[in-house]
Amino acid sequence: MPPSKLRTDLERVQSASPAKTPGIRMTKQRRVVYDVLMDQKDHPTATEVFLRSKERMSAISLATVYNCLETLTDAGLVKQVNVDREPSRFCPNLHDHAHFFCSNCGQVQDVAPAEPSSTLSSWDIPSGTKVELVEVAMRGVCSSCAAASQES
Amino acid sequence: MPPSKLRTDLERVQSASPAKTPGIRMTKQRRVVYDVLMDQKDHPTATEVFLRSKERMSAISLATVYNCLETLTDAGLVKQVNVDREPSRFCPNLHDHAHFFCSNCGQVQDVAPAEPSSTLSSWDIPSGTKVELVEVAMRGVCSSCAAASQES
DNA sequence: TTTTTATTTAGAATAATTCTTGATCTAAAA
DNA sequence: TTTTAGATCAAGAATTATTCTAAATAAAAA
Repeated sequence: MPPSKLRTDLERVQSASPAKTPGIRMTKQRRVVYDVLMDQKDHPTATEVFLRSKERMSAISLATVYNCLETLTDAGLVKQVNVDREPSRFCPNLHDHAHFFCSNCGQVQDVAPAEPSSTLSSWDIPSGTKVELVEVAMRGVCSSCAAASQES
Repeated sequence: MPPSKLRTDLERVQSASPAKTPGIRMTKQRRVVYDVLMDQKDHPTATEVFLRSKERMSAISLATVYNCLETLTDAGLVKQVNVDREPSRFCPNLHDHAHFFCSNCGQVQDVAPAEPSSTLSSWDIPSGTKVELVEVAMRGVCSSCAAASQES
């Protein structure tokens, strides 16, 4: 194995946090990508966003879709959702929520908090710690799939 | 696998083997990888586990470390921890806990639940849903880094 | 207008992970 | 014991989501 691979991974471990963009220019491409996410809130991957965007703007490129998704995410208009090592998904729901991934049908659902701001109180966080972001992901079988498997 | 395609015999044999292993064979390599995780519970990446394993067994390969980590994870002895799209990290803590990632120093800490089984009750999960796994990841600044940045 | 800066695009590059293949080891059968 | 079948290991190739590069284009500023 080339030693350069090892060096890169070790460098990543020590890398610093990125800066945030306060406001963005809403270009045609960014508008299309954002509208695609708003019109069908099913947590598509970048490739899925690309395919849907091409229906509205045939010349748009995959690189641009990635760029736009990153810009929209940095601007706080969109959330990037990750499950395990699967391709990232994108979500325009800015309210506090968790994500449920059905192992059977692969669909992703938003899950609302039972009471507002109950997310953090259930964890014993060391004093002095500044929590800026909490991500909650659940795996299992969704109600439709569970119902379907009960028949038979 | 596309359902329209006829399965080869190899595919049939592979899919016939159960997804969950009741017990695993603790080979020398798996033992080394497991011990590396137990001896320093700082959530190393596969590459970091590889480097530490090589100090104990110089002939071990990165592919084997990946294989061992997968086997140990499937057997339930180790948890695979993901943050965003960063390389996976590995954790031998089997108790219910969340992970806190410091954006400043890059370290990962385990966070215990305030009360046992309070994790799920804070979410409005649709009835009929079978939740099998909940992953909670937090980002922010750890107490040490927060204290260090206060000394101006 | 001209100049400067940001964005888009196509394709190349990156890098974590998985896959392939053949060698080697292990456990159980004979 | 020897044989055999299958599991595991190792090295490197392949995969793939994502990022980077460089040139073209668009938008903003002057």
